[in-house]
Amino acid sequence: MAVATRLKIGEVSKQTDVAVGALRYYENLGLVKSRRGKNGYRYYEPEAVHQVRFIKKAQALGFSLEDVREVLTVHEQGDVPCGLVQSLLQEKIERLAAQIQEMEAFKADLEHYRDRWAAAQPRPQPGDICPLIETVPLD
Amino acid sequence: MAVATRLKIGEVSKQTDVAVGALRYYENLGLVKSRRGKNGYRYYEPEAVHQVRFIKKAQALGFSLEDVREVLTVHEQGDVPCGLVQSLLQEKIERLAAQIQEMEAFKADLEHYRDRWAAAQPRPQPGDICPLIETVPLD
DNA sequence: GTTAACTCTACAGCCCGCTATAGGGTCTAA
DNA sequence: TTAGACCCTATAGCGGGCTGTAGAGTTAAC
Repeated sequence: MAVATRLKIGEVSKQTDVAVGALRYYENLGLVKSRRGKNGYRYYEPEAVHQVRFIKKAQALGFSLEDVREVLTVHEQGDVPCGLVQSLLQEKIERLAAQIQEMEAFKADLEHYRDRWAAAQPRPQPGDICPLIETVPLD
Repeated sequence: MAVATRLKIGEVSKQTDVAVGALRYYENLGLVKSRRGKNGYRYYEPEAVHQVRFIKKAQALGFSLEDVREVLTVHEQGDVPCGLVQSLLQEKIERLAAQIQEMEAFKADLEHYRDRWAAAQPRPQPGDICPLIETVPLD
């Protein structure tokens, strides 16, 4: 019989609302540890629930599992990973800002095509499939 | 000997700057047709170059290959696909606008966490990995 | 005639975070 | 004792648009 405080994977799953398969996946990536019983079952410390929730929170900030792995590695080495978290967060914000700018520019392009089409349909060239698209430049 | 005007796949590739493998992929999806010689080689009509460029232009407007397939199907049935193209384009624009809004909101959230952290670091709770992340709500 | 460049099919791999499946073993309550 | 709920590993599949590889046949230039 396992020590009362250790949790089987299904219990961790229920408490964190994370699928059993995902928990095994996290373990394969080295994110969450467990001890194995003689039956081969994973047994988790209660802290694992906290750790899994931490992963979900980090994901909610746009962190990849690889990001999380780095953060947890720093933590396991006894350091406070907040500096790393801050710089990762700043990176996410900057990349997000750049993506938004790109998407705005792209949206403006698309609106340009839409409106130009609405104003005056280009005359179809022989062999054209759709003149609206044919006017798009390549490269 | 093939008719002089028919092109082998490598020639289409050079003229369109689209990889040979991509051209074969398009054919598997039913986007571009070719006739087969007795040697099994694909031989393309010169129009195929135009058609492949059309695909690249549609992609430049954010169209998926599945979108393109629909458009080309309409074209092959002898209809002008511009109505479809317009409505797909309008869809893209609307989805893009919604995505941009979501990303703006998400960016604001991230900036909130960053700035709150910069102003006053939350006191670490015992067992915390990084208090900045721990304050993120789940659900 | 030889060799290099081209072509073919079929399949694996990429990215990422999982989910789903097959084929087993284990535990628990009635 | 037996059913059913749980657990295990290993592998495949998703989406999307390809790229890369192996192994084989064909063509074109010299």
